[in-house]
Amino acid sequence: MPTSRDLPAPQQAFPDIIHMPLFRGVNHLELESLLHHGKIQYLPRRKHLFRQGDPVDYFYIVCSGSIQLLRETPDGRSHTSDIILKGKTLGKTEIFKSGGSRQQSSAIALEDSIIVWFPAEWLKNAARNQAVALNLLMSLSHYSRTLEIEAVHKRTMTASQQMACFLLRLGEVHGLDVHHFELPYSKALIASRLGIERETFSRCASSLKQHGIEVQDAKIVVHDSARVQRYICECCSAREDCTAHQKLAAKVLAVA
Amino acid sequence: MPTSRDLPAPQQAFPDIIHMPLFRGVNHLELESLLHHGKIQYLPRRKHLFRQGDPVDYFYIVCSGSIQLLRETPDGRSHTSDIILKGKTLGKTEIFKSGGSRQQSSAIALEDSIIVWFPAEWLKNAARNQAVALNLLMSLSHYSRTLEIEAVHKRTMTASQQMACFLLRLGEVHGLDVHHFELPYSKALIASRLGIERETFSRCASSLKQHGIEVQDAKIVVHDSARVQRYICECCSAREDCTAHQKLAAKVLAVA
DNA sequence: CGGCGTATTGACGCACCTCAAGGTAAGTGG
DNA sequence: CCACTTACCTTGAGGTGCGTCAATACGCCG
Repeated sequence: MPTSRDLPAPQQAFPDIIHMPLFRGVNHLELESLLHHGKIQYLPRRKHLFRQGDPVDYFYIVCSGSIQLLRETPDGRSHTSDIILKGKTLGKTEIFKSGGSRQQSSAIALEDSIIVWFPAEWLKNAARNQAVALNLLMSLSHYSRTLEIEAVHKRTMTASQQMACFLLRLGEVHGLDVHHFELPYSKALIASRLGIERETFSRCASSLKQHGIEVQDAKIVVHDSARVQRYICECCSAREDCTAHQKLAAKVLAVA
Repeated sequence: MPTSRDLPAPQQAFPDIIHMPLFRGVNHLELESLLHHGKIQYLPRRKHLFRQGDPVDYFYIVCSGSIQLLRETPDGRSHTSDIILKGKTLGKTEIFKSGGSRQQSSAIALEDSIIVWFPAEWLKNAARNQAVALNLLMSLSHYSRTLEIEAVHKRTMTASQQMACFLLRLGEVHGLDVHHFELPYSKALIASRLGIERETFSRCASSLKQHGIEVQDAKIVVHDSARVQRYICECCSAREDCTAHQKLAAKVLAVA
């Protein structure tokens, strides 16, 4: 829990917070009073925001940095279920469950981050605001959609195809040159995010050369995105709007 | 689209409709006016309610019968992404997407069914009602949760374990004797719902005998549910609340 | 009877996992 | 400066779970 010391109100420390999708259409006065209940925390790299199994008492906004959602199994395996980029939120899904629930994964800072905490009850109250409720509905349905698409991709695409799909959109999501960029994460992290083993990741990386993507250390060069596109869509479930799907899928990296 | 003939209002034809979770907490007068916009359709077994790729213009309530959500890939494979039982709804997720969207799967009646249609706009208006919005939020977050759990299960459980998990909850969801019941669906349908091949289903069925479940034609006998439970949870991601997970997972069959 | 829908069983292949062995680069201590 | 560790990645050999293809069997109906 953040320190109880008197901290600046979130909207003073992070003026951007009022432009988040969650608050779109909310009038300024209401927004002021809503944001008043937030507490700010500085979370250094590698530190936990919460742990798998903790009770769900808070809703979080990632103001800067990024958070890894890591799910661990009793037998020691783990899987990165999501990477939450700055500007996105954490915990929407859990809070509207009836009855107390537990965190399904641990949240760990991938880099030094700043987080705003809100009590779970706050979000429920905020949802009484028509605009907020609508924004939440849009965000939740978008999230559901990305989960559905991810499931389809897992079922229909090979590891190489999933990786190509991921790489193709990664540059886009991070605002990089989509044809030539550096991986913003370690390969191990990406492998974990894709739900494959590091070794498989390595092997896929080299095999991707023949499909138009070159991976040299952390450098990615997309030689022919149309060809890569075709490779990905080979057995994709919705050839006609595969691009849209990938955009969505890539945003799983970045669900609002 | 249902015939434009003058049909009874949904709340007259299906008094139960007002007791759906979606309408919990909505006052009677508002409910009357909301339901007024619904159209009733009789949908015979094997008929399509809509097809994959159709524009999403309606929101549906399944008043009786059940609907299969079938997703097809261009290479001819298909997967049952969900089975919607009577009393549940269809299309919540799509309607709150910004911009027009397409159906992600086809909806086919598994048995003779009765469906109430609402225009997509109706749902957006209904969401202005605070109680409806809250119900939708709960339902969507529940749905997201089931998707997450399903993904975890796919990653961590073998086909046999998933099948055991499914069978263990199937009786429960359908209100049958959980130790001795008949499959309410064909084996091929269940295999498709689990995302495995029929042949694999067959093989798993026989292998389950050694774990405490006997499958004889359509008859299921659960000899020792505690043992089955242990078998399922072996590499489940949340041993301590695995039961809860399974309950949720089983409800994927039946998302409200 | 033949045709059809449904289920089972066997043989085989493939994609990915697993385990083990390097290999490179950055950081640490002497 | 070098030896050592640690983190991260790559490569190879072998195993396995499930998909794929093919054959067979059973019940049902026209």
